[in-house]
Amino acid sequence: MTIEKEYSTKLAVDEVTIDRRDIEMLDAIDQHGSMHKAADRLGRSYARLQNRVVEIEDAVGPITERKRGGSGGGGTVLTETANELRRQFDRHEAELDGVARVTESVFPGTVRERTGELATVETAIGSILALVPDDAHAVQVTVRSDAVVLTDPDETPQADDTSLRNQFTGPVTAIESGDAITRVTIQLGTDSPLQALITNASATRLGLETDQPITASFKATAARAIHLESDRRV
Amino acid sequence: MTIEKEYSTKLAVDEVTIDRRDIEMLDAIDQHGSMHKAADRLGRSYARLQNRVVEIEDAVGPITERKRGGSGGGGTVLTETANELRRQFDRHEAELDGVARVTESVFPGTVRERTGELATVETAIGSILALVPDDAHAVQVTVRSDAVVLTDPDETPQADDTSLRNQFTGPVTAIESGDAITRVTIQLGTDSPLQALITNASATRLGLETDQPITASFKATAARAIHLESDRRV
DNA sequence: TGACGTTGTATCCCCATGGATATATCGCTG
DNA sequence: CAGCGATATATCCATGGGGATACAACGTCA
Repeated sequence: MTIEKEYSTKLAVDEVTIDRRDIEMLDAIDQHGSMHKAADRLGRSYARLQNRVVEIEDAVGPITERKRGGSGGGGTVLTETANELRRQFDRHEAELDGVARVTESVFPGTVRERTGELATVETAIGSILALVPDDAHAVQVTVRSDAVVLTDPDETPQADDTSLRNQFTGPVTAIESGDAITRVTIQLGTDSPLQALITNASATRLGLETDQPITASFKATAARAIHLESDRRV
Repeated sequence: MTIEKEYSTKLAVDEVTIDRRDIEMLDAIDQHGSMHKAADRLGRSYARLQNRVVEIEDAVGPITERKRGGSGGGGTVLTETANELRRQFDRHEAELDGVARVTESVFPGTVRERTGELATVETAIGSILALVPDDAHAVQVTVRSDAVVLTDPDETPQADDTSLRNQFTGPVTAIESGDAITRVTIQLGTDSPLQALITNASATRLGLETDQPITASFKATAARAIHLESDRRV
């Protein structure tokens, strides 16, 4: 059973929520210069597509300049508002895509001291400072592998000097290199690997080798806990 | 017009995709011990709910032990598979939630050298090493504010010593403190602010003050570019 | 042995989404 | 001034998801 993380990107603007389909609609209008052609290419009905444009404009203001008559019968071009929507959507989707692609390291633990949304969580590898939901006690802390910074243990500044509040040292157990990115696995507890994504350049600069100790740091704001009690949502 | 980032969490397991509604169903079954009561509490029809359980089990294997007859007429309890699904969903949702909450800093630029999925992007604040999609030229680079590490400029190690490949120094222009987290805004170009989320403890340790210079670093794997050409999806 | 509260199905129907179709309307161009 | 290709809008209908309902089957317990 392989579980894949999925998501769907949305932007909520006042009353409407804009999804991928809307953005594809805008793209098609932009590319073909008319809603009619856009509907054709997308295999959608013109009527619904036109309705949707009006619906969105009611909420966010003009996203198109629509002309009828004239040479070629008229046409539709996007406004800057529409382009900003497209860019914002793309940025959001890129971030969500990052979440779905990146591996995460999981550490079960219990909440100790809490201040606001932050708390220290006692785990098998030691204390982790993380974002913890309210009234959570038994938790799992997840750390995104693209948020883990690796340094040479001999030259690592004290955690006090940076805003990297979590710092752990352990032996490298696996190194997988891709075109540009290397995935490094570090053994911290008896069975608690921490993964880090770094550039190949960083990997060679650090002179990574398996079994060699390395220091992994990550920010408290990049570590998130979920709580394990089952009846939290009901 | 305020735009809010939204998302919906899903797990794709072989043939089915499990969404929030399914997880809430599992929670309710777990809490009430029977599918009937769960359906009642959720305001759903028993028939559909039961169908959905079977549907999911066809794909992922047993997620419930369902008994009929016996004292109390029977009942349903979740399997460990179901609990693992719930935990995985929660972890995924926590990460997506992080994306939607966290502010991002945006830098327009053009792609220079590329190696695999990584490329250097020339921006108003200088070169940024980031994850860049294929065949992109004009791009926007986004940096999550929870991935930005702040250090004292005088004591900052050379970027070469760490896997923090992007490093910029500029004056602090805004400091907003919450219960546990402080949001710091740093001026880099003429109109390119970079935001960072750090713990209040880190903020006081760094002795942050407005107009005072600070060094902000972030990993290449935490910077993502989108491309600006409009007809990419069609 | 019957009562009871489950699980297990099958059928009907409501309703929202969205395509299909038809009909105006508009305004430049030949 | 008619033609054309676009926008604008209303109506009908196919489809699917899911609630409502009904009825069996099951197994412990009084």
